This record gives sequence, C-alpha cells and structure tokens, in this order.
Amino acid sequence: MTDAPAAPVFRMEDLVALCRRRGFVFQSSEIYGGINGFWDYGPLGTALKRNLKDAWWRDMVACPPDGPDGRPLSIVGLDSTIIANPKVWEASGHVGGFNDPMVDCRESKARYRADHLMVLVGADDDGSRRMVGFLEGDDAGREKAGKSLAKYEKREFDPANYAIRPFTQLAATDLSRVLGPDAKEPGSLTEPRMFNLMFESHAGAIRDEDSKVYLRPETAQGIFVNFQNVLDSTRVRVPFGIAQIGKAFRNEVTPRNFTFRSREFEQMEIEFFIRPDEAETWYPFWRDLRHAWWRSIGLTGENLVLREHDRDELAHYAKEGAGTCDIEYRFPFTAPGFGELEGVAHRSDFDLKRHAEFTGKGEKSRYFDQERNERYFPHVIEPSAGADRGTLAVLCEAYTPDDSRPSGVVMKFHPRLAPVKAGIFPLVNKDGMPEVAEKLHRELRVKYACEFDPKQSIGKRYARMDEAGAPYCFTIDSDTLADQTVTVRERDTLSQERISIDRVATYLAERIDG
RNA sequence: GCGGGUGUAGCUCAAUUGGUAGAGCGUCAGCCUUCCAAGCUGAAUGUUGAGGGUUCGAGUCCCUUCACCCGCUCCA
Repeated sequence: MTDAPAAPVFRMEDLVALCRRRGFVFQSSEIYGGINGFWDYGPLGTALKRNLKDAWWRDMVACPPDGPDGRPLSIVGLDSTIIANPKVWEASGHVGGFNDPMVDCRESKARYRADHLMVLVGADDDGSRRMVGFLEGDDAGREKAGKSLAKYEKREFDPANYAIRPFTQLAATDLSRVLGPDAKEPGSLTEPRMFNLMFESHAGAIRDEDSKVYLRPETAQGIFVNFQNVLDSTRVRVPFGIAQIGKAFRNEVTPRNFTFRSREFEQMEIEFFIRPDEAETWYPFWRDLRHAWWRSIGLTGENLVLREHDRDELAHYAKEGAGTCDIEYRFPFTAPGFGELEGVAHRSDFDLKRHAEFTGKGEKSRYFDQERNERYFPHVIEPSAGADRGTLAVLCEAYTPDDSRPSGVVMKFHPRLAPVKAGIFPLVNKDGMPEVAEKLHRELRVKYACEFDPKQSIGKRYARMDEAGAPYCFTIDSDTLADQTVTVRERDTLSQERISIDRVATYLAERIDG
C-alpha cells in the first residue's frame, strides 16, 4: 500500500450533487428537512442498485461458478422477515452486544465503553477520596493512574494500598471524585449511557415489554434459523449455501459519509455451510471469488483492496477459524484509507450451535452427513456484502470529471450495471427520423433500459447520457433512411461508427451480456 | 454524543448600516438545428432548512431546532 496511487480526484460533494441532480440518490423525507442516516434512491439510482443486486444474484445463486472441488456451487435463495422472534437476537448475541453502556468525558471529549473502564482508589476508601480511571488491560494507563493518585495524595505509590473497582459499580454520587483517563480535573465523566444499536418496535396493539420486537441488524440470522427448513424442503447437502438480499437496520451513533453508514441499509449475504474440517479450503475460495466479483462489475482500479483481519479485531463468532477479511474500497471520504464493502468470515459453527442451544434442541439438531456417516454442526463461510456500499463504490468509481466534455463529467459505469444502456436519438426532430428512432426504441426496450430523446440539440442529449452513464447512444440521421445504418456513439471514447440498424440489438448484447 | 463550518429557485451564486428576494445555467413549451449542453422567443420555479423572538419592517440581529460537511468518538 506504500506506493498506492492518489485518491479519486474529485470532491465527494460534487458526486452528491450529481446524484441529486440526476436522480441517483435523494435525502430521505427531504421536504421535511431530511432525517439523519436515511437515503432514498431516485430513478437512476434504483436501476443502478437493482442491476448490482441482480448481477450478484445471477452470479452467486442462479449461475455460480465451480467450487474448489470442480463441481458447480450449490446455492439456494431465501427471503426471511425483517422482524422475527426476539429470541433470535438473544441467541445471536445481539441483544447483549448491542447494549454497551458508554461513558463520555466532558473535558477531554473522549468516549469509553463503561465495562472497559476501571478506577483506582484507596483500599481504605471512606467515600471521599479521589479515584482515577483507566482502561482495563491498559498497563501504562494503570501505572499513570497510580502515579497521578499518589501525587495528588502526596505519598509514595504502593499498590497494596489501592483497590481496583469497575466503573460500572460506582454509585452516581461517586462520579464527582473520579478523574477521567484523559482528564485533568475530576468529575468530568458522565453516567454510563446505553447506546441501543438495534431498532425496537412493538408487534401487536399493546406496547409492553412482551410485545417488543427488533428490526434485524443483519440478514444472516434469518438464514441460520431456517437452516433446517431448507434442508428438509430442498435437496441440498453440505457443502451448500443459502443466499439472501434484504434490508437491515442499525442505529448507528454517527451516520456519516453519504450512504456509506446508513441506519437502514441492504445486505447481500451468503451463509455457505461446509464440513468443519474443510474451512481451510473454502475460506480462501470465497475470499478470492468475492474479490474477483467486485472487479468483474467494474471496480477494476487500485481503489479496491483485499485486507485480511488481524486476529485481535475478529468478531466474537470468528475468534478461532480460517480467517476473516474485508474487501475494501478507497472512497473520497476515506482516502487515503479504505471503507468496507464486504466481509468474508469463517463464522465456525457459532450460530447453528447457539440456536441449537437456545431452542433446546441441542445435539439432536446436528447435521447428518450421509457420505461420511457422521453428525456435526456445519461450519460457515459468510460473504456479507453491502448493496448500498457497493452501489456507492460503483458511483465513485464511475465518476469521471472531464473538462473537455460539455457535461464536465461522465459516469463510466460498467455496461452491465449502467442504469440506462443506450440513448436513442433522431439527429433532428423531423424528416421521418423520430419515427425510425421511436420504432428502434420500442424494440430495444423489451430487453434493455433505453431512453428515446428527440428534443433539443444532439450535444445536449449526449451530455445528459454522459451524466446518466449510458454506455452507448444510437443516432438516426438522413443516411439511416437511405441505407438503414445508424451512428453508434461510445461513451468512454467518444468514438462514432456506423452499423446496420438491425444489428443494434446484437451490438448491445455482445457488450452488455458478455 | 462533543467541537468547528455551512444552509437563498433543480444547480452555482447575488441581494448596501435591517428597507419590494434577483441573475446565470439547467428544466419545460414553440421555432430553428445534419453529430457533442449552439441560436431565437416565451414559461414555470422560493413559506430564504424549520420554529420562535427583537423591530414599523428580518435572507440579514438573537434563541431553539433540523440537515449536511470537516475533525473527534463509535462501528458488536
């Protein structure tokens, strides 16, 4: 990464402005002032995102490549609900994990997880002595706290004279005598406050604790809880995958960076179930396949990277395993750093085991492998991609300022993802040309998203198609009427060539369908 | 959640010490137009982000709030 090229040479606000101007992305409920962390897709953005999801579904579910064993992957689809029995989230660990109390320091503006915060206090504390905070596991911080306390009390520091207590066990009245880890005066720490990262609602008319439900924070659990249903209803056997595209919700503390960190977002997830001893084969397979897929839909530049996680940043379900990696993109707002598009994780058998435990089915729910004549909880390789983040990366990759063009900018989408595949124009809006163009449009629109536009000058129409990212334009002129040929204008090169009008559909098929 | 900045037509921006909210571009309609936002004529468009206050009078001053941007923080 040392000689990585410079970040994209455009300002994010220019892309945001284009997205709004051309109808890719709008702020949610904008006429009421918007709402933080929520975004709507306009006509072009909807088409773009749909094309991305369709490409994923086709390449991963309908027509996946061969696996490492040389046989086609077996992957089936699922569409589970956003709201489920709340026990799902107790089993998955989200109810606990999403409720971390946080402590803010008014003086240093730092924020700490309350359960990571400890205080050093005199062992013979009588309720009036100063306490000094430090972070659990931070030996240097703890030493510093000791020195600070000894200096304050003007005596030698002897660990035997001090006790360590969790911050969470302090009474509210004690806070005024606690010195924060990064503070100079005591009393700057707030009481622990809950940051509930799962959205809550209520199912049914009565709004009480029993009716409380959660909007799912990931689509994955819908797959795990349907694992047995899919096995029983579908002729699949390990190794196989279950795929799902759907909305998920996280009450992010700080939504930021356009659609990158939204509170409502869409995931494209596969849980691929494997034999426990084959993770070392399947994990690198999926990692490389997913990396290659993002490249195949147009993220071909240096801004796409694959990054293996360090051991200490792994999630609770992946501590032991074949590995976890992020597929990351260098967005203008992360540059020179990167932002995550997709995580590929070996989740081990964590989730299936947890649901076996929480449903009380236990070992009985183990999978029976007929070929091996043995029972086990399958392990899982999870490629989990963000549809909105992917769409945003595609928008960033496509955005190409070009002062030599009238539009000033061109969106160079991969033809497969382009929301409009072609513009179809009569060179002038008379002499029979619009009729021919409209007929061509009617034929092409059956298979490809095309725009017929007879108005204004040809230059304006090309410029508009540049901003919409249409890879091709077909123009009918007076020669068309004589020899049945049209001009193809290519978006990226601005080249023009003439082809027969009855070859237009084939021309598009060769370039869009591969 | 903290600090800083921004907010006027779809976009870019004007609007004197507080004194009738405007222009260009784009959009739309018509004319014209034989290949890259050409030209002519005309049209639509705003509770100046929202709410409150001061004032005879607020885009302008004050308060509150919302959204976006930058920096922290957070991201199981």
